[in-house]
Formats: sequence, structure tokens, C-alpha cells
Amino acid sequence: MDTPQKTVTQIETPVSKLKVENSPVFNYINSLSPITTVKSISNAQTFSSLSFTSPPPVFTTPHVASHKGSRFRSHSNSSDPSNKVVEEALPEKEPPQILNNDCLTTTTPRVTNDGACEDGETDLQKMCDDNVKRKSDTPDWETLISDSSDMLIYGSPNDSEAFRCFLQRSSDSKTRLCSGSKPALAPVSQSNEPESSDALSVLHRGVRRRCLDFEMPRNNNQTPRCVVPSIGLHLNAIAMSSKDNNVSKEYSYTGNVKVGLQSSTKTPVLPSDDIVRENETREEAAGEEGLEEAPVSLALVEVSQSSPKKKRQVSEQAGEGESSCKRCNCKKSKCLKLYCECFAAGVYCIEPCSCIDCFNKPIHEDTVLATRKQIESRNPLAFAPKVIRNSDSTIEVGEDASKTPASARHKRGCNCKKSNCLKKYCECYQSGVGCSINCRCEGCKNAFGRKDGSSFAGMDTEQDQENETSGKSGTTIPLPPSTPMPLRQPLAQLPISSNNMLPSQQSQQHLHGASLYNSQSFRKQDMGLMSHSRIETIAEERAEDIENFIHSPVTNINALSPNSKRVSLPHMDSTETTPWRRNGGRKLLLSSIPTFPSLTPHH
DNA sequence: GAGTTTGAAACT
DNA sequence: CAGTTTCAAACTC
Repeated sequence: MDTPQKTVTQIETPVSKLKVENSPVFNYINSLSPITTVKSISNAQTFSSLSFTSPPPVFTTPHVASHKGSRFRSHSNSSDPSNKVVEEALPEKEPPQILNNDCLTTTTPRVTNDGACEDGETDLQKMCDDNVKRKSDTPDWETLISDSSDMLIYGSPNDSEAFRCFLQRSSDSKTRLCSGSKPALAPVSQSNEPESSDALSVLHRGVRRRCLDFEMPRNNNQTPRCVVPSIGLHLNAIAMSSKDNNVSKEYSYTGNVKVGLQSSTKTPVLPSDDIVRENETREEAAGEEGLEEAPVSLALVEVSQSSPKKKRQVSEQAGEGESSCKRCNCKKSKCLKLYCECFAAGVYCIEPCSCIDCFNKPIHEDTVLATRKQIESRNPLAFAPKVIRNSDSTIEVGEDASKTPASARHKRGCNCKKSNCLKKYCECYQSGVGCSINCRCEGCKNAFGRKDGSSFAGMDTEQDQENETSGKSGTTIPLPPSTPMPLRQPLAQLPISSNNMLPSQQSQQHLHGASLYNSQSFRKQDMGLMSHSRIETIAEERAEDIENFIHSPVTNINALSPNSKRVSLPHMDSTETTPWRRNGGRKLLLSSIPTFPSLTPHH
């Protein structure tokens, strides 16, 4: 468990002292650095799942509460009617045996199907309120936010989003903020809490709720896809996002998801105004949706219209590579293994999926979570982005990076033997990245960059031939038949944690693009100012963060686990600097890092 | 649409 | 950790 006391102590940083600085929040937040706050790795993970890292300490407790709530639901609170609902939702079929269910900490704000809030929620609320009270003498959040938005941008996207939602809606629609399905929470905080406290409570709830967010393609020429900018953006997509600018403008559609903190794969390239507008639109849409959880079925209306058999066709039509609508065709894995694209992408299977005996559905949430947990225990990075994109403008993380023509690399590298890395069998190729020394491929001819770094995308004759034969070339950009970048945009986000992301995903998300863009959105919208260059810079920094994170000493510990192979890149000099501390803001980013580490026992 | 190929994931 | 099996996507016909 986290250490509430410690949290409190940190929170009580003298306000006066903070004001001495230009950005009070800067110091303030620094004082709340999760690095020092989070002691329990395992819990860190749980907490991170709520993505309430922004003022970490402040929201830590709620996480705990949330955690408890989950436990109540699944273990101790059997008498709670709401639990019955959940239990009733359990599969008729016997779900696959899952290990460690106890470790499964679904921090997802639990809202039973019938809309009833669970007892856990009540407790959570209490705890939140308590925290609010304790924090009454701390700087006003709204002020802090506005004063230090610059700082917040580095924080959890969720945080930012949460604050944004909070600031924008707390005044007029608490009920909306509070998922319509959990109105019971409102009274708790509204009772006697001061405005700020109340608002904060609302904020907490907002974070826990799922907001529908239909992000429409900003490109008018593009056909809207079933998509969704979700918090649950697949990490791959996230990782890639920093550079997806022109590769994909995908808007995934988060079915079950969308937390009030949506993240979007917004492209940094977009003009600020556009971004702002888009966010506004999205915000409105979300608001009109009551910011409520969107059932997967609803979320995928568009997608679901296509028959399973058309899966591939639709997917391709949807914009190659912009496989916004991930659908699987699993027959034996029950969609509970990484074989399943949906599962691997961190999204629920949806109607259009052709899977058989699928357990990757909301009603099997527990099973899904447990399975994921299990998989992560085996490989902490199992759900991490497979491709890590480095910004051209940023310092290459290492030698290996420099040897890789592409600006991104596959985290683990491929192991192709016969495809020559020229087909989508190759994950590197599929992801549109070149092979690197991490790859063990044979006869690599990856058009995006061979393992030996001898060729680059599209420049390769063989690639040209490949393209010709596939009839998919025609562009100077050597994209794989199916634009790989947005490999796995989540459609229906797993309802994990407040933002429907599994702990690891969530934390990772903070490290990646999603976080970035979310933050950007936040800033854009609230500040209305941010130069394009700045955005890109941040994107780049995010990319670096990914690398740094993966290579950080702490990460390596886990990275080495089961799959130690190539989780860490050889060149990374983790001791050289503390990347995430290059600037004050980075600290916030770090707050979400504990995720991976948390997957393994303390050491 | 069925069958084959491929390589990641899972298993031993 | 290496070898083998399983699996589902990618691909071919």
C-alpha cells in the first residue's frame, strides 16, 4: 500500500515557499514526485492505473481506495448487491484458468451494469474527500493548473484531462462528470465539501468515469473511422504517434471506454487552432454523451455493420495500416493470449470479430485482467509498444539506433527466417520500421531499414519489386501494404482502471504519445497556446522517454525478466543522465513509470 | 474461400 | 535457455 502519511507530508509543502518560484506548481509537484512517494511497487502499479499522477500524492490515496473498491467487488463484498451484478455477468462458460486473481487489481472505477455504484466507490469517495480536506491548505488546483500548465503537460495525460474536464464541467454538470451510472457518488461529495473540495471530488470521479469521445478525423478528406482516441490507445500507436503525423490520423473508437480523460492520437502537426477546436468538439461530444461509458456495442456501431467475414476487407478499406478497427479471428486462444490482436492491443473484442469462444469481452473483465496480469508477470513488456520511435531530431538513444535507418525500432526485433522482413509477417516491417541489431532475422531486406543498416525504406530495389508485385506501391513512402504505424488502435478499451487501461498500459501511456497528446490537448485547450515546434519537441521527448524508460535501470530489472532478450537496448547509458529529470516537468512523467517495475517483486 | 506459410507466443 | 508446439495473421491460389 502506498504511504498516505508520506503523501500528506509532501502535500503540506508550504505554499508560501512555492510562491517564491515562478512556477509554484513546479516545485509543488516536484515535491510530490512519485519517485519518492511510491514505495510499494506493486501498488504503484495499481495506483498508476488510475493515472492520477499529476498531483500524485494527493490522488494516491484514492487509488488505494479504488483498489479496495475493486477488491470489495471481487472478494470481500460478496453481500453487496452490486457485486451480484458483476458476478452475474460472469461467463456462463468456465473462463480459462487464470492465475493470481488476487493480484488482479482492477482499479477501474466500478460501476455495475445496472448503474449502481459499488460500496468501494463510496469508500473511495470518502477517502478522496478526506484527502481533499487534508489538502485544504494547499494551493488551489485550478490556479496551479493555469499557472503551471507547462508543468502539467508532462504529467499524466489523464491528469491533465481530468483537470480539464474538471475545470470545464465541475461548475455546471457534476452529474455529467459523474457517470450517469453512478449518480450515487455525487451526494457524497456535495454535502459539505468546500467548493474546491467538491470540485476535486468531482474530478476524482471524473477520472474514474468513462467518457465517450468521438474524435472525428480532422482531415475532411478522410472517412471517419471507427475509432477512437482513447486513453487506451495501444501503446504501439502511442509510441508511434509522435511521428504519425502524416502516417495516420486515426481516431479510434473506444467502445467501452473513454474515460473522461481521453487521449488522442492527435498529431502534433495539426495547427493549434485545429487541435483546440478538435478538442472542443470532442469535449462537446463527450459532454453530450453524458460523458458516460459507452458500451462497446455502441462504440462500434460503425464497425459492427460489417460482417466478420469482411473483416480483413473492411480493415484494409478502413485505411490500410490505420487498422483502427482491430478485429481478430481467434479460434483457440479465446482471445486471451497475445495471439489475439485485440487482446494484445489492449482492447476488447467486438462484434465484428470472428473469434470463437471469446473471453476478451467486458463481461469477462476479470478474466481478461487476470490473464493480462499473468502475461505481464511473464513479460512485463508484453503489452508495451512493440515499436519505439525515435525522433529524428532527438538524440539517438544509442548506437543501435543510429544503425537503424528508420526513426523507430521494434522493441524486441524480429526473428524472420523466410520472409526477409519484406512481408507483414515481420513485425518490424509491419510496423514500418527498420530492423535493428535487436533483430535476429535472416536475410533481412527490410525496406525500412535493414538490420545492417544498409538500406532504407523505399530505396530498396527489392522493396520496390515487392511493392510492385503487391500493387500497393505508388508512393514514395515505403509503407508496408498496410500502414503499420497505428497498428493497434484500441476500439474498445479494456475497462481497466479509471481510463480503462491496464495499469501497465496506463503507465506506459504516460510515457508515450498518448500521454503526450493528451497533455497537448489539455494545454492547447486550456492555454490555447503552444507552438507546433513545441509540440514536436515534446513528442520527441516522449519518444526519448520511452527509450529512457525502457533502458532505465529500474526498467531493466523487469525488462530482463522472462524475455530478457532485447527489452533493453545495448547502447543505452542509463547512468549517464536521468532523462526524466532533464526538466522539472519530467518528474510528472516519471510518476507513471513504476508500472513495469511494479510487475515484479521488490528487490 | 480454402489452404499454406510464417513467425510470434506459448509451452516444455 | 533452447527446442518444440500452438496459434492466428498474412499470404497464395
